[in-house]
Amino acid sequence: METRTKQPDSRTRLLNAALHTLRAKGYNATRVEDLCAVAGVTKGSFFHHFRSKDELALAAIAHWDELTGGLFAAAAYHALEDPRERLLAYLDLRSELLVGELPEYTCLAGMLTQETYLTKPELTDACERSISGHAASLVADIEAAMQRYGVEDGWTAESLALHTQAVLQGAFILAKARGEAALAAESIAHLRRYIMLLFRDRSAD
Amino acid sequence: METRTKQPDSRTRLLNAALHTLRAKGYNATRVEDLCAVAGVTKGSFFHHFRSKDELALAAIAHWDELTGGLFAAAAYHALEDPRERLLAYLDLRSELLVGELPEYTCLAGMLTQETYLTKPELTDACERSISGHAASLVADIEAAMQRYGVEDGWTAESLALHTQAVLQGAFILAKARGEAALAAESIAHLRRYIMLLFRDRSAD
DNA sequence: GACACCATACCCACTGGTCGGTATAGTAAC
DNA sequence: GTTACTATACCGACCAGTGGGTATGGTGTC
Repeated sequence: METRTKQPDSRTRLLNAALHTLRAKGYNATRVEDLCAVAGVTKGSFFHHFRSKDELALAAIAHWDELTGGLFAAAAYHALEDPRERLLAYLDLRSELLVGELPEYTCLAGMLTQETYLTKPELTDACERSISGHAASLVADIEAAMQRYGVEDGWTAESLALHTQAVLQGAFILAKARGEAALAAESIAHLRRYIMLLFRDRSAD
Repeated sequence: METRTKQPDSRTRLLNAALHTLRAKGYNATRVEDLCAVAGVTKGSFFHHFRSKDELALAAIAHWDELTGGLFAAAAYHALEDPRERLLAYLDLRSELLVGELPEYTCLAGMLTQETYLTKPELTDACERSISGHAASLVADIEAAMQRYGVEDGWTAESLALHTQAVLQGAFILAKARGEAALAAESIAHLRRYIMLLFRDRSAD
C-alpha cells in the first residue's frame, strides 16, 4: 500500500516551509505562493489552513517555539552539576548548531522582530515572547552561578540572559552580512570568555 | 529677502527621509511615496534623483556612512592616552546615543542586511562594507590595548571589533522586541565589563 | 537687453504587473 | 451526505516605475 512516503500533513508542511523561507527572505519578501510551492500545496489549501499570511506567521512562531523549546529542554547539559558549566555548555551547543546553510540556523523571532517592528504589533509581540521566554530559561542557571561564584556586581541574571540573546542575534546579522558562519562562532566564543571571566574561582584572590 | 527657511535640497531630504523610514519600517514595507511624503516632494522628483528604489537604498547607505563616519571620527575620546580607555569611551558614546525614538538610534546597515540577504546582493554588500568598515576603525585601538595589557589569548583584534558590532546589532533587536532602549544599554554595559576584564592590570598576578 | 537654446528640477496622471485574498467546484473518507 | 481538504480561476488594491509635460535659470549671440 506504500503510504506515499509518509509526509507530514499540509499544515505542518506549510509551517516548515515558513520556518525556512521566512528566515531566508523575511516576511514581506516571502509570497504566499512561495510557501505553497515549497510545501507542495496550492493556495486554496493555504487559505483553508490559515486565515491570512499574518496568521500563518504567528503559527510559524508558535511552531518555532515548540521545536526549539524541545531541543533545548532535551539537551544533555542540564545534568551538569556546576551552573557555570551548564551555561558554557549551552553556548557550546549554540555554536554546534551553526551548521548548514545560513537560514537553517538563524533565529526566526529575531528576523521577524526587525521587520515587523512598528508595522505588525501582534507579530512583534509574539517574537518578543519567544525571545524573552528562551532567555528566561537561562535565568535560573545564571542566578545559581552568581551565588556559587559570589558575584555581586550591579547586574541582574535577567540582564545577562538577555545579553546572551543579543549576542546571538547580532552574530547572526554579522554572519549574514559576511556570509560566513565562522563569524557567529567567534562572537559566541567571546561571550563564552566573558562568562568564564565573570564566574571564576576567587580562591587565589 | 529671507531665503525660505533654508531647507536642504530635495535629494538630501529624500536621503534623510530614507534614513528614518527605512530604519523604522524596513526596505520592503517602505513605499517610495512614504519617502516622498516625508521629504515633501513628489514621486516625479524621486525618480528624477534616483533611478530606482534600490538605487536610493544604496545612496542612503552611503549617506549613512558619511554621517556616522564623521560622527565617530570627530569624537573626543581619540585623544585619550590609554587605548583601553578609548575603547571604553567608544562604548560609552554608543550608550549615550541611545536617545529619542528607537528608529533614530538603530543601525541602518544591520536592518537592511537582515532583510535583503539573499534577495538584494548589492544592498547586502553595501551593508557589509558599512559594518566592517566601522568595525575596522576599532582594530588599531584593540591591538594597542592587547599589546599594552599583555593579552595573548587566542583571539584577534578583528574578531573583538566585530563582536562589538554584533553586540550592538543584537542589542537593537532586543530593544525593538521589548520597545525599550534601556535593554540595549544593558547589553552595552555587559560588553564594557567584558573589555575591562580582558584588559586589566596584571600587576597583582 | 532681447532672443534662442538648453539643462536641471520638478509635477502628476497613468499603467502594468504583482499578490493577498475569495469564490466555487471537485475529491476522498467514513 | 457530510466533513475535511484540495484545486483553479478570479478579483481588487496596491505600488514601482513611466511619459509627457511645466518652471526656472544659465549661456551664448547679436
